[in-house]
Amino acid sequence: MSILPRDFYARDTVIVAKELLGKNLVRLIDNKIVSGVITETEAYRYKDDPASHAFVGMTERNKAMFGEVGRAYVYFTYGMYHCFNVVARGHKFDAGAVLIRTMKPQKGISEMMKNRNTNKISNLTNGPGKLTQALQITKKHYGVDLARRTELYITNGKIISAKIIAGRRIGIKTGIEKNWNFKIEI
DNA sequence: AATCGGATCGTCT
DNA sequence: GACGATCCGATTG
Repeated sequence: MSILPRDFYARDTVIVAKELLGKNLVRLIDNKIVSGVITETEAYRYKDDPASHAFVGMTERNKAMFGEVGRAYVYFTYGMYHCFNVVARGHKFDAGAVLIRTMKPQKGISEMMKNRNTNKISNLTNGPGKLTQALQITKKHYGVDLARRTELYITNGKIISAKIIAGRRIGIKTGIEKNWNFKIEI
């Protein structure tokens, strides 16, 4: 499997969000591969998107969204969970990221079960907080380069011919008219 | 099946 | 000082 090149992320955030569906998210934990196929994403852009963390301008938390594309933007929320995003934007915007909400587990399932404290595969990575828990993604991965083969990266999946379902983004109060939540059923 | 409240703390005003 | 780009278990219908 080849790693997605930086160019992949240097396009409009909404396009990248759609195209990340079906790709493999790979995490190395103690030299063991833990991975899955991305099945749901959300695009968060910049000045045209009041729901985006970047909307208010650059802060200590969101500065990764303004940084190099192809890197991780991880933030802590609700006092207990982390959310994992990939920085992506086209030339029209100075900030943007794609939230990875869900994936279908492939490798390292027992490791994920341990991290999530459940043996139900369907409950391992079916939500943004669950996914980071299963993959042990925390703020220490803030800014990690996903376009290089390190402990967290994204590769081309098999060609998946699945219909992309667009809908409203979850858990936000503004910008709800934008259908920037994308998923596939595989 | 749908709804509700509690957990818990970093981040921003 | 208030509030989440959430999850879970309990309760209700």
